[in-house]
Amino acid sequence: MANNTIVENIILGCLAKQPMSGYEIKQVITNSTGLFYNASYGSIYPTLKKHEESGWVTSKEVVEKGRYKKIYEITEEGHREFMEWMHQSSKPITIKYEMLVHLFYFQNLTPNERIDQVGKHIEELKAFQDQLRTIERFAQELGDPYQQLTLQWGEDFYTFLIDWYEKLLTRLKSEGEEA
Amino acid sequence: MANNTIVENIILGCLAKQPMSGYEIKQVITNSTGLFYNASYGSIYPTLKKHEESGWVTSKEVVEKGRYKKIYEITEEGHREFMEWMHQSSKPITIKYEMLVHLFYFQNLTPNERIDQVGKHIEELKAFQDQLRTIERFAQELGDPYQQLTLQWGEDFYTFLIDWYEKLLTRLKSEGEEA
DNA sequence: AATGATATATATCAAGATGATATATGGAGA
DNA sequence: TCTCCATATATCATCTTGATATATATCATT
Repeated sequence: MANNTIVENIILGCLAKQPMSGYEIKQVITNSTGLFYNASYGSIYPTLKKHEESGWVTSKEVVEKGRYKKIYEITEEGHREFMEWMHQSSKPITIKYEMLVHLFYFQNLTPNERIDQVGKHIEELKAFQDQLRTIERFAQELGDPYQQLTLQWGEDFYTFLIDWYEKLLTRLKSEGEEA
Repeated sequence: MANNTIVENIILGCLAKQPMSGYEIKQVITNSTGLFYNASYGSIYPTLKKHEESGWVTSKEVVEKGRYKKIYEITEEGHREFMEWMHQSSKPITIKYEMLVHLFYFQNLTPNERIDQVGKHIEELKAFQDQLRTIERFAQELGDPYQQLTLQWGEDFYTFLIDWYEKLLTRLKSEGEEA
């Protein structure tokens, strides 16, 4: 009915590619849109139940390698719903970024504490960017150019962040020398 | 006790500058850290109650211009709590960005629909950046260099986004001409 | 062959956050 | 006078997260 949530549509998008289980959906999301839209089990499993009630997906229980599994498949109605969402305008960006809140109150720290926190943050950003590159190599096999593009966005975003903090670090250090 | 939430600490940070009401806290947050950490009334008012019970803030009811108002003030304990948080390492970034989820599934749209959506998104980003610049002029009067810096981050981030989508738009248009 | 660690798989729950709504007053302008 | 907007507090349904519970399979080590 057009006012469904984004996670509801990501799940439909996953199932549009191929049928899979809730567990697999979680993995796919984490390794694809996870950087700019993640979802937890606590939202995936209840959403799948709701989707089944709405008639947007169907499920069948299978046993694979002796292990129980519930495979979900998208219906035509579910696909229509997904495509309707694809044509809607998108909501504004929401960010939760604690380091910038720290930075906002940086006057409360000593010059050395500031340099320390920014230095550590740069290392964290670099470590995360390395992880992104690993995911990217994995995704290149999928062959979808737009999916590769969004992963590239992640890498570009982290490059922007690292550059930004490197410049700040240089400034903080030179201010320390002046004093 | 050190595992309090970020919003709890932003509120303490607001009150560390000067005593104010919940309504004013909401305004300050929206116009300062709002871009990278926002809070709603539904989290601010209950948090203020909790803070008072914890002894981190005190409140007094005043009447200003005939209108009832509850002014909160930070205590020494509250200030200690805030400073403890300032020395902690920060949590990773969380983003909710619907447009990139659309982009992830862009194969489902026609070339013209893609160009349309990216073009509209660039306009939205530019409009939002203009708003940021207005806030920035307002904040320059505060004089805190780190608070100005985080507002600058917002502008730089939106410049990064606009550049990124401008390049994409050029590519989408040239691909259309080839076909 | 036994042990322990990790991966697969589903499900639920407390705690927190959002967006909306309800309620009420003051001030500005038509 | 009426309407609209800003000020001001509060609550609530809904959604989301992060953690935990439960259970089985796989793999490496001893």
